[in-house]
Amino acid sequence: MTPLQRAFHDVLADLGEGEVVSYGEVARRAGRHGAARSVGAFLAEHGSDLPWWRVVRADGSLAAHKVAEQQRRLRAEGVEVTGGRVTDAMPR
DNA sequence: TATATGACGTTGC
DNA sequence: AGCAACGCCATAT
Repeated sequence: MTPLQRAFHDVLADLGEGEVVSYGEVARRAGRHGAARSVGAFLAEHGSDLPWWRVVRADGSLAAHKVAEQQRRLRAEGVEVTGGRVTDAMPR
């Protein structure tokens, strides 16, 4: 585990129920402003044991892989999702 | 070192 | 609003 991965992990692990953030936001919270793509790369392997469904794109759209799955989980936490986008919680 | 790749972001059309 | 071009960061070859 590189310090960066540890950082990303911590940020993601701190996300609470119904708390939605963007990839860029995660990068910033981890002290790596602009490293949004890296967050995605990280989630690609260690995402299985983290609340990956609480991470969406900057415009609120869901990650283009398991859209249905992610939408299901978000709604289960009370997050409003319409047309593949989060509409109530405004990330950043 | 150099190049290619991708769960992204911003801007311009 | 939707899409294409770039730009960006970290990794894998």
